[in-house]
Amino acid sequence: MLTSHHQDSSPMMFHVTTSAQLPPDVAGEHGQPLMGFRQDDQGLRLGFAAPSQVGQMRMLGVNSNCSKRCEKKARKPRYAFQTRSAVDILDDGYRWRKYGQKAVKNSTFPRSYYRCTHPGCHVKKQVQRTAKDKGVVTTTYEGVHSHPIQKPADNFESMLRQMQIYNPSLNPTSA
DNA sequence: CGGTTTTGACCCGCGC
DNA sequence: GCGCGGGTCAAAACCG
Repeated sequence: MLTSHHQDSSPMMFHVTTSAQLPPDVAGEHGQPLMGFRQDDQGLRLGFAAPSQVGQMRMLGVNSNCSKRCEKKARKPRYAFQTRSAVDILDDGYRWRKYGQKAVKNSTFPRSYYRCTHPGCHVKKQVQRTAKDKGVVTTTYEGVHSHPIQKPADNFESMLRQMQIYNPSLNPTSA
């Protein structure tokens, strides 16, 4: 699914070759994005991860959560990934309202449930800290946002542009 | 005062 | 049918 193009001090870039929608961006503890995705005007999906996250982050995969009858149901995509962070709630640019917390079995840490507060957008996410390594947070997104990010992410976009410059070989429009 | 978090109750699917 | 595990509701508390 992922084709990495990691260079030493620049953020890792990877191609995202999936027909599914992409999860939202994830920002770090100090505002800098840890990882994110964007789709250029030609439809190619690009992802990136901050250098500090390289080796720490791994995509856990994409599944359609098609456990049972789902032939006519609008199946919601689910995305899971792990990041190493001291805080549970990574600011990914969206507004989330916590609506539940549950202790799950075989895990010392509870799982938190969040819903996107944007009207009409019913994206949910679960956040759970890994039992053995409390530095790793597993975030699972369910659904696709039907609206742009509300948080001012001005330097975020500029950083994305910079990363394209750092990795000119990744820019398909240059060909 | 409005939005968010907290937290126990409630609900539901599943396996026994 | 019942208990368990997991997801959600909702009322109260909390907070800027």
